[in-house]
Order: sequence, then C-alpha cells, then structure tokens
Amino acid sequence: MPTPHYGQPRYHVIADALRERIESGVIPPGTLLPTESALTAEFRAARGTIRQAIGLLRETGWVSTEHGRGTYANLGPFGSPPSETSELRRRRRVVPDRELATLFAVDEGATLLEEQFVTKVDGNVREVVRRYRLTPPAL
Amino acid sequence: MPTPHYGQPRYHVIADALRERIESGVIPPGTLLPTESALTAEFRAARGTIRQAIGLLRETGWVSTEHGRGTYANLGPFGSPPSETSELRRRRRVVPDRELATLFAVDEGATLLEEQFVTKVDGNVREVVRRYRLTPPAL
DNA sequence: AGAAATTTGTCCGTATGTATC
DNA sequence: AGATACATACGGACAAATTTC
Repeated sequence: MPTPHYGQPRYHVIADALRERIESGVIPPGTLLPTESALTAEFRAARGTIRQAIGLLRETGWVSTEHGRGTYANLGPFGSPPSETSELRRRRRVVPDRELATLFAVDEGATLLEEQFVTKVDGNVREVVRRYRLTPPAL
Repeated sequence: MPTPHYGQPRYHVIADALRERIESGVIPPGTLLPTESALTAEFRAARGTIRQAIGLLRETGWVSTEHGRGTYANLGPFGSPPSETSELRRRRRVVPDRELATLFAVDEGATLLEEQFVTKVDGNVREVVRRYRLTPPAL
C-alpha cells in the first residue's frame, strides 16, 4: 500500500475512531484499549502510526499508558487521572494592526506570522499567547 | 546499526545539543536550523530520530517549524528569556475578539488582561508576544 | 507562469531495548 | 524464565508546501 493521506492523516482518523469508542462507552473508562498489534491488524496500519494515534489521545487526555502494561481509557479530556496543562497551537498569516505595523516598521498591508498557544488547566483556558514575527524573507 | 539506548535516548541527546546551540547563539533566534537531512548526516541518526528531537524542541517552545520551509530557532520557551536582548512590556485591559471570547467563554463585552512583550535584537523588533488572561494573579 | 529542486509531513516495515506480569 | 507490551531506532517511500530557476 502506498501512502495516501488526502484528507486527514491516518493517525488522526484512527485517533478519532478510538476516541469515539471511548465516548460512546464501547471502550469503558478504566479498561484497556486493544493492544498495538491488534489495532495494527484492525486498521491495517503500521505500528508507528497506531502509536502516533494513541500519542494524540494521550496528549489530549483521553487515555493513559503504563509502561509494560497497556493503554487505559480515561473518562475524557482531562477527566480522571491526567492532565494539568495542555497546549495547542495554531499558526497563520495575519495583517498587522497599527501597533504591530509600527513595531515591525512595515506597511499595514504586509503580513505577519501569528502563532497562538492555548494553555488549559482542567479543561479551562488559562491563558492564550499570540506571538508575532516577520514572515521570513522572500514571500 | 543496532538500536542502543542505554543512557539517554538519542533524540534527547540531539535535542539538548541543538538547544545548546540556540542558547549559546550559535544558531541565532529567527534563523533556520540545519535541514533534517543535514542533521541526519551530522548526528549519524535516522531522520525519524532527528524529527523526534526537533519535535521535543518544538513542544518546549525552542523552535517553530514550517512545512516546506524549515525549522526556525526561537528565543526560548515563550517569553522566558530574561536575556540581554532587550525586552519591553506593557499591560492593559482589552476587549476580547470573538476567538478569545470563545476560548475563555466570556461575553465580548468583558475585558481580558493583555500583556505585551517586545523583544528586540540589535535594535530591531524580533518578535512581539501578547499574552491574554482572565484574572491577573498578581497585578 | 511553470517546472524542478528543496524541505518538512506522513506512512510503511523491521529490529532491538526495557519494563511488567 | 518466558510472554507481553511499550519505547526507541533504523531505512525507505510517497505527499505536500515552499523556494528557486
């Protein structure tokens, strides 16, 4: 099989499928997810891909894995055992407001690179950080 | 080559080496890191391992990666570096835009605390960071 | 404008190390 | 000790975004 990833990446799709099973109760909280090899067989995906999907669920608090034991389903994002802080990211090109245009000494028609970091605690947004930089030369 | 990882994992070691270069100025903020293939050659590591190391730096805010372009060195984890590179700051209350209002789950009439950090290098603005929070912990 | 080269993103298959049961 | 499962690492391939010519 080649490597088609037209829409979402494979591991995104797999993560979504697993998340849905947890949400719907097919995989009850506190129970083990299928093993990596089982998921590998079911989704016809490589181990690394399965592990990326599980890693995604772990970062978002849906599961917790224990070394040498397995991966457990949690109650939900930041539901039961896990997480204090999470961090999401987004990047895009934006038109600077007057202040930014002045600081960077560019026209207001120019574009800046904006990165946004969202820090959550127990599922609540604690702070949002927006970083602005000049778009690297040549554009 | 086998896969020894006795002490620290290789991607930890590589990440540390790269972070050291950023901190010491060998790789100045805003400039590109060597390409993945260059790092592959230098560290004699597989590309996946290099990408793991870079991913570590990205999670901790040391670098930012752009598809098809490269990986840029940042100043450090967010606004952290109280470095000699001058840094101004300003504090004020602002009305959240729609996105911020949604993230913080507040009305658009509410006010958020905005802190602005301006980092200059050689007198030129390198980056502007704006942090938004609900309640100031210690104003 | 368009094609080629460069660079990061994703995926595959495999092998070995390490921790737990 | 053996079985199971996660962690790390290798190498190769194709896809997508960007830059360069």
